[in-house]
Amino acid sequence: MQNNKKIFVIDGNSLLFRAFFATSMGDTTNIMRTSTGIPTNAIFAFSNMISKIMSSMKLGDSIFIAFDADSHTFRKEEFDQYKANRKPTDPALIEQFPISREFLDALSIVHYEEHGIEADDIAGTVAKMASKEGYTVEIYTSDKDYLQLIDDHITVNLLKTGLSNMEPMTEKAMLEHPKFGYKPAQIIDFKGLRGDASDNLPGIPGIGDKGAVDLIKKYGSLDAIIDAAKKGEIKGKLGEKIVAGEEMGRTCYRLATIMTDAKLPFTLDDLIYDGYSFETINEFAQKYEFKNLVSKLPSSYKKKSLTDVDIEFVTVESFKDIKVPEHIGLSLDLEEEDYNDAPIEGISIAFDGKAYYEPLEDLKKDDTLKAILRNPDIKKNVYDGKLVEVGLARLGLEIKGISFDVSICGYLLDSSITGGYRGVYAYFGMDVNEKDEAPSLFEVGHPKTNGKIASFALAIEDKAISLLRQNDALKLYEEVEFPLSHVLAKMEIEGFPLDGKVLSEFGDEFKAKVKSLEKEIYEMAGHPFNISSPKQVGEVLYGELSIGDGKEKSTSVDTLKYLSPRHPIIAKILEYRKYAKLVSTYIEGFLPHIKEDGKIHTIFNQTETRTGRLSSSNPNLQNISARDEEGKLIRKAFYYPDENYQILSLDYSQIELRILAALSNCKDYIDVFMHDRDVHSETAKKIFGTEEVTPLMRRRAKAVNFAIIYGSTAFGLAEQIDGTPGEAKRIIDSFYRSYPEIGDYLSSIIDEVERKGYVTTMFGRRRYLRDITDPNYAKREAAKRQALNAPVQGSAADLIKIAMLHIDKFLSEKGYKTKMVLQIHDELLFKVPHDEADEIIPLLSALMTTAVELPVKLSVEGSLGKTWYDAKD
DNA sequence: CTCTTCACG
DNA sequence: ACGTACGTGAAGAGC
Repeated sequence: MQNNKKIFVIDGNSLLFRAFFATSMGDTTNIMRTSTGIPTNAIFAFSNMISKIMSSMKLGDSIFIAFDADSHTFRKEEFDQYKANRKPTDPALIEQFPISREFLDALSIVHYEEHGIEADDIAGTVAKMASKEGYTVEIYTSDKDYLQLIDDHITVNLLKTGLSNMEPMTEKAMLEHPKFGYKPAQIIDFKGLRGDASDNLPGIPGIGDKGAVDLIKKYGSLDAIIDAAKKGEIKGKLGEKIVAGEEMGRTCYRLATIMTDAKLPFTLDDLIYDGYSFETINEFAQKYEFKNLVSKLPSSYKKKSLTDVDIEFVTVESFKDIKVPEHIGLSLDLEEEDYNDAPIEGISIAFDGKAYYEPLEDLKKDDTLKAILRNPDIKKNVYDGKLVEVGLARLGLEIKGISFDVSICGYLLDSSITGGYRGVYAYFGMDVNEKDEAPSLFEVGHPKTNGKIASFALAIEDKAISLLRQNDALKLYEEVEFPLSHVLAKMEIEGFPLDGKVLSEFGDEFKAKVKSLEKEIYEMAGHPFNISSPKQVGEVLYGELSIGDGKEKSTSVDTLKYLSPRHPIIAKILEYRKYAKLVSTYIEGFLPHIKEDGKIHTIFNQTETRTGRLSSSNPNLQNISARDEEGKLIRKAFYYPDENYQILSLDYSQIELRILAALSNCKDYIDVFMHDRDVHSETAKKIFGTEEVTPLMRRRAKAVNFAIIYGSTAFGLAEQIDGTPGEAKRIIDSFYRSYPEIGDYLSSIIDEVERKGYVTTMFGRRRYLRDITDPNYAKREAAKRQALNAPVQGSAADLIKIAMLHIDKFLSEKGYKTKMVLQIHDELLFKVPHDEADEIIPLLSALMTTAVELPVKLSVEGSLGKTWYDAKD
């Protein structure tokens, strides 16, 4: 009986042991673990083996995995020395046993174990059942006992060294094999004679590998050999040994015999594999922090998810005849990055398992849809509300009633999620597959992908909210981040003025500088080269001009400044770089971003940074030159052409150090701020033990204040202060003696991150630091520094966000014309009409200093000016 | 697409 | 003995 059915039968224990030892190499101190310390190395390798086996399967094939339940088996009953020599299993592996079952469950692969019998009895029974039914059977194990199962239908794939080396064994292969040379069933006779050291089976004492094989080849079976020995046909010592060892031989024979008639609670039909659910295996991968597990699995076995099959995609020209309920999912078909310039393709509205797509041209004319958008009573779940709001504003449309934002939820649950909407939805176990968006002449935009984004946003809300609640992040979501997205949208839409003409004039000046510096540099070098190429600069400096200490490679500012006394060309290169940077990034880079309204509309990325800060892009308005004199000039091009408006800058002074004071509750540090003292001078007094603070001392104290919030080592601080690590260490030690609570606080953070795998800001924002358990020392140390910094930087970010919300509310409720236009981490910029300036500056400052209640006083400095240059001291 | 550099807090 | 200050975005070079 032969059919085209195929089953893969796997000895789970065998693979798991192999997986564990191959990835620990006998040293279990540094194995792969999750951020909370659960060992996962064996699961990692095991999952690779399983997905490799799955890759060779076809739809309709079957798969089954057998495990040992425990060590109490019928073999142990019969022979109490059975496997008595086994070393106790490593605890790190034992911990992974249940996870391996969880993994298989997540993949919907049937596995089975039963008290009293072993994996090979279960596997043997299944294999023989399947063989009788005409299945082709592929067994995977490293245990040679399984060879006895081989028949016309059964192949045993023996795992060799490594993880993917296999040797497929058939009867023919065995007969031709140098080590075997006998038939599959005779492996039992062999084990009877020879025993099995790993199972603690002695066999017949005095018979070795070679002797056993010879006897089997001559007589065929253990029975026949014993008969022959008794009849005296086997001469001499060997014959005597066999007669004497008969009982042990027969015992070992029985013990090596695999059961093929175990009673199992399932049938072969139950083993047909019908695939896994993306959601379930993805959840497993998230839980145990496997980044690539899902992507390695053969996608042919991925079941359509509920959300996949349930969505019916419809393209419409109007919503006139469609009854839209009060709660919908909505998505604007618009490229995530660069949403100010990318073309808007259309819009999706999702409800009741349908995703309606309306292309841009229809959207523009559809008054029903516009009314839906404007209607605050129609609740809209979106992936990225700010994008939707700003994108629609480009069409002159308003949207109200955005009630839930997936991207922000994802960000608050784990700020390290990457990959845009696909990454966030994958985190939630939903697959937004772009590949099913077949390019078609008849289709406009991305009705399916965009429809999924909208549908999923609607479907995911309850789950996301409950996850936020579990992580204590719901308040941060509801009271800070979600409302902030609307405030940021308004700021983006408002924009910030930039005069392209003024900017170009600076550009011409800077370009002339670049040209003349280029000429001078070429002359000094004796030939032209690309000064913008670090590689070529290195060749000129360290090669041709032999500047440097022989092994210099870097051409960074720090290195070049240090080397500059050695050759005049270096200063010129630095100057060239400065002007080239200004031209390319701030002049040429900005001009294309000036819109018809004479303004720049940056994107405030709300879900980008690991710490909770915003970032700014297209263009980045958070890194406009401020320190360098010439660079600063660029700020003169930012101003309101309307004489009635000025730019106001309000910035928190020493916000992060004040946060550190509050977090650590350090009395003396808090006192410094309570009395409005200069924190760097006060720190200098303390650590240098003097009232007479020299500029050098203040500079060093400032460096150590920062070193503390960056988690710097003595070595790192030494670089900053141009001192020795010894000096730096004394300064750091002295700092902690002066402010002992800060030291205690920082140790508690390390403790926390090692215990929980994450750290938290004052307002409950988490940052996961999975590298904290990485076997690599440098990675662990980096994670510690990040752990020390994240609560400080992140709490400051929370704080200014709260201030922004208060300010936005205040400005709109009181009807001021003043507008908040930019945020630069510890600074807010405003467009202020002349007649509001005097009144509003103290009010806004007060809103900033009182945004939250802290044990430390906050201070805000303000400056007002026509241009951004003037609004900065 | 990654690396290096450099602008900001 | 490790390898060395946190967080970003943009541009150019060179593979």
